[in-house]
Amino acid sequence: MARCTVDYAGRLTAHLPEASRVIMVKADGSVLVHSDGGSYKPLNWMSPPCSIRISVPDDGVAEQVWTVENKAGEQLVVTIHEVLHEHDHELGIDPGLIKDGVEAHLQTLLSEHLDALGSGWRLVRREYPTAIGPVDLMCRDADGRAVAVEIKRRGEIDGVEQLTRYLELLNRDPLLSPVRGVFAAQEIKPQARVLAQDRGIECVVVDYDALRGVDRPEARLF
Amino acid sequence: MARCTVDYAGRLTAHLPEASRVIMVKADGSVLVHSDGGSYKPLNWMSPPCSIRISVPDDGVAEQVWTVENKAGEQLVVTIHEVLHEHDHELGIDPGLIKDGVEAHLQTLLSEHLDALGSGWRLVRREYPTAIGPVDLMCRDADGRAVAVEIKRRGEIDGVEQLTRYLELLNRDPLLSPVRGVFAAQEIKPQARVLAQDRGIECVVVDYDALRGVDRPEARLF
DNA sequence: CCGTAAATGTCGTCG
DNA sequence: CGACGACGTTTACGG
Repeated sequence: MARCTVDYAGRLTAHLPEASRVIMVKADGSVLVHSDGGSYKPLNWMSPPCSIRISVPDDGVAEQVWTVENKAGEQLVVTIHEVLHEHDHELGIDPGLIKDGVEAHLQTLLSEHLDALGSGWRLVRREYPTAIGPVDLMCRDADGRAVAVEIKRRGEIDGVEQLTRYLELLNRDPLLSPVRGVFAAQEIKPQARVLAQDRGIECVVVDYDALRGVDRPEARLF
Repeated sequence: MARCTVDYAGRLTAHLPEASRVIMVKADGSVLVHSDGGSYKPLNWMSPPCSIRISVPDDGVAEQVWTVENKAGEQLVVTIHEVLHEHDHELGIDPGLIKDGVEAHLQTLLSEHLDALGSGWRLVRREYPTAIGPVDLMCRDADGRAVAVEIKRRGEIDGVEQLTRYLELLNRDPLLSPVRGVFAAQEIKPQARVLAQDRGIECVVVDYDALRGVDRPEARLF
């Protein structure tokens, strides 16, 4: 913790006037400058890998000046006027975060339970490739018609735009056309629903917990 | 700093096994759990405003259990097994970051050097208003045809979408139609280029430093 | 290493 | 409060 001023020069230029802040230096040399509020984003920072050079100015205007630089040539200069508290500790490598409930899980679950989307569907493939990116699920419905499925955790307007682009491209393929579009999400915003409807795209709200419950019926008891 | 396990339940579920980490509690109640590496993003966190409840379990498996909850009902549970270091300090409010962005400059620079886009162009106006938002630059080309220019630092697919929406609207105006579309950026992603071409939008890669150099020729000497 | 999409995105602005 | 766009986005994943 220190009274400091900070200057960044890189993708943009940014300056922090003198104030008391937390300065965190990680084992990989990355530096974070935090204020006593706001969310998790530091006021200023330098991403690893980077090197730190510490100098003591002659003129006595600062205790220390840290110059942090990364390979891209971006620079973070921390001018430390007064150290309020200092502590060093090696923490070692972290076992890392285990996540559950992200879009990838939803895609896996849906690919295993296509009946949540429609009855009699067959999976063609996940991450079906197109020139402008992969379609989450490509299926054939009970009538053998191609269906492109876009999956989101939260269904918003840009997800509908994304699916629209895929459909436009896919419908140019005479082997696929006409392709149905299905927008599947745990929650679909009204605006996204309106846009989807306008473009002939079906919306399906997916119950993640229920789908997961199909896999492990005992999980639904609680 | 503490040996801890962390569990988050909210927009998703996430778990951190026992390890030594930095736990930062800010004045607004927000909590950040950092490892000794990676970039500025914490392994786990809770955004303000939120409340912290501290309990001491009877069974002695942990020194303390912090339950952090925000208004949305998201929960972060930090189980502290051993405190390695602790320090409190009020930092006060921060005067805040002063930014000098590149992207705002790009628009200014381009409006002053339309020749970087095409020869013989005339600026109609910057931030040309439409019902769905302002077009960055509206111009007339050498043939007197209207040109809508969308400027981005990094040209990605949603920038093309944005310009497409503008063009669709502008082309309904008989005084303007037909309107050319130009997508200008320091860097244009291949996918964005494909989509732009598909929609008849021209792509122009802008050299920011060169444009700036035109303003201050002396800057190019170094 | 590059390209693309997701993110507990976060953070501003504007209606 | 919600929608929308920008971000020094960062991060993960697949070719």
